[in-house]
Amino acid sequence: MKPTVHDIAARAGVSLATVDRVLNGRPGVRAPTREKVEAAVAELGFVRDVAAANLAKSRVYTFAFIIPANDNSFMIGLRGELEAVRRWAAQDRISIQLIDVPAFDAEALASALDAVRAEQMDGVAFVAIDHPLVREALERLTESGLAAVTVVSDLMNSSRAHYAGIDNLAAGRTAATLLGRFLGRRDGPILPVAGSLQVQDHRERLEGFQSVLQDQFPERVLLPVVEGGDDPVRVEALVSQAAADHPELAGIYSFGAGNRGLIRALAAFPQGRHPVTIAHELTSVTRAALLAGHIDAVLNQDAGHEVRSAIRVLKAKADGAGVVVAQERIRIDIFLKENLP
Amino acid sequence: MKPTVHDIAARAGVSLATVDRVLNGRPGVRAPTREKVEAAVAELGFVRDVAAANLAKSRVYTFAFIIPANDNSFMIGLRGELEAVRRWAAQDRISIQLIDVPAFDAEALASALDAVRAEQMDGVAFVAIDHPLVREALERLTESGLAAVTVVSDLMNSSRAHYAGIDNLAAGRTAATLLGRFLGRRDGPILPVAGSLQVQDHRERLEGFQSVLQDQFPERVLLPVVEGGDDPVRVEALVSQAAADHPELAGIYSFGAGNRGLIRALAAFPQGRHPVTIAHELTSVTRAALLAGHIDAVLNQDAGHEVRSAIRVLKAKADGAGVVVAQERIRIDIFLKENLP
DNA sequence: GAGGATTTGAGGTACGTAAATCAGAATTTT
DNA sequence: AAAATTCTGATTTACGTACCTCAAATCCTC
Repeated sequence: MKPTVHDIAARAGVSLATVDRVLNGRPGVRAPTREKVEAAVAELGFVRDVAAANLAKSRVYTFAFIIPANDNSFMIGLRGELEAVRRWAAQDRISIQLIDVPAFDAEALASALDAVRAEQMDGVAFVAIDHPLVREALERLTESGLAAVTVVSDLMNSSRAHYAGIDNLAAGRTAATLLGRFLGRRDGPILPVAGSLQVQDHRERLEGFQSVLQDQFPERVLLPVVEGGDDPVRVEALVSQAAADHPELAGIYSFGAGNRGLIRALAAFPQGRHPVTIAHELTSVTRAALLAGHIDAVLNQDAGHEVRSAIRVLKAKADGAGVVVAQERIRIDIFLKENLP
Repeated sequence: MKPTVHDIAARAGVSLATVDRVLNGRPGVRAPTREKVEAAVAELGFVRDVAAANLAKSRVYTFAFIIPANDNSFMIGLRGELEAVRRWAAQDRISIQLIDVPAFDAEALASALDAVRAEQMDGVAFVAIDHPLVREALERLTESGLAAVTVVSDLMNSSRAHYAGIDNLAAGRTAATLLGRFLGRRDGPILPVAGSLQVQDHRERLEGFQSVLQDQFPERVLLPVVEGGDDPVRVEALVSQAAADHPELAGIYSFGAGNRGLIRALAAFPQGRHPVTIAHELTSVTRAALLAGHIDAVLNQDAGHEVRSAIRVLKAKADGAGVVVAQERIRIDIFLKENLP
């Protein structure tokens, strides 16, 4: 049925050992012989049985996940998914090491990357911070042959093999469309609430949001962005303040964490007069707010999908195999009260 | 590291052969011995290396996909995904047989199921039709030990192991919320366009749509549902007729196929006066219409995800393994112009 | 406790590939 | 042409599990 190395050897008129040398790029084969083998491989359509190969090699894939020690719901959820996938992956000889780094600390992230490189693992997934130190560490990493994948936050124009996360520009644009259309003819300004504009993702979301708003809803007033630092207390204070300053406040786009504070501020609005609100990341907090009607839509990235995608891609790279592209695209999930999972 | 059958044998104080008999449920082991082995398995946390086992068995998983010979874009897309996954699955010793049946033909589906049963495959995925003949055939199937999975359309309260598809009730509810909110204060009735109310999925979508509309937008007039039979020509005629009958037509919810005709009818509306429209399934047609602004939102089920999910579940059942539940939930994707993939 | 039946042990082969050794052949260098 | 070097073949072992055979041990029944 499916051709094996034995078939290749017979077809090419060489021995098993030679086939092995060619297939695994080992030295000691002259060019003409190598070509004979390669021709046989092509003719028979041989594909290595990865399972059997791994068995023979007793291969264990070792991947590292570098995750910021952030305590917001999203990161906690991501850790949970990682833990769940870990057990599942063990059945495929995949061992996943979790490495914590301080949040927003480019230096720590860079040295974590260097540490992984020293350990000779098969691949790394990490939440990127766009900083020269990180970029340099990443280049060193990929140059030593490690596959690297960014998760949640990307590092564009770098040597990472893949990005398992959403298009934040598109997310911002989507939020603007939804918010603009939900508002309809209702007057009043919109308040954008960021976590921190230091964070690339948040900047992109804001940019997408602004561009669609200017384009499609030019008459709508966009208040200056406030930064809540992903901190519920600060977010609550900022939103309450904005509500006091702008009694006609019609919409809120919250694209950082700390939504617990946002909800508290929203609950203070008189029934039926609260601003149309769109937030990011489906957590227990935003889910409850969605059901209660405090929030109108939640844009979400599926952390579980991101983790599994990162691992699939790392494994494919380690095997030199391809990936199902569509399967690895992380969608911008839009959740309304009606389509909650 | 990971315990092997040898470790189990040593731990239980029995021979390899006995361990093998226990693990594979072969006869010839007394209860006390069996228990010793099982205890050792539990203590050491032994999990069979499926890859090695399959290698030894030269096992090939054979699954059948029974797909209605429907020529709408969605089904064509599903076939495409199946074809793509087929090559990919071959690497995992999974062989997928595609079986065509006439669309909407319960009898044909039932006998296809019976045929699969006769062939002793490992599992079946099929697009269900709720009909006694189908239900009976399914029961026969699962009773002979085959795993069965429904795709796209479910068969509730049956012995299918899994349903790889969306919650159509929730989809209808989601559409109603979006449509209602997009319309805002704009007056005018809404036209629901079904494929056929004979189809369970369409009935469910309509039901969800109606319930939310009555609940949250009670003043909105819902026109009687029209059935386009998933046929572009008929859909176009029906929508054009409705537009003529109701010049104030404000919204359309199209939850069947044949959207090519819907788009044609929409293009006839004066610029800026066309009804807010929500359709199902992201195809080249609906994608173009979304970009052109003829359609306002598309609800989608990811056919590729459904196919892969069905296969993963079938394989897990065949191995007696578990599944990552969250990974197998098919989402209701909401696409706006801004978050198109 | 003899007879038969059942249970268990020991060992082997197989799956498809990796990786190693060693001998012999071919090629290149001197 | 001899020596050194490089290439190739033949063979073996291993990975973890399945499955087979044959013999030995244990059980049960009368």
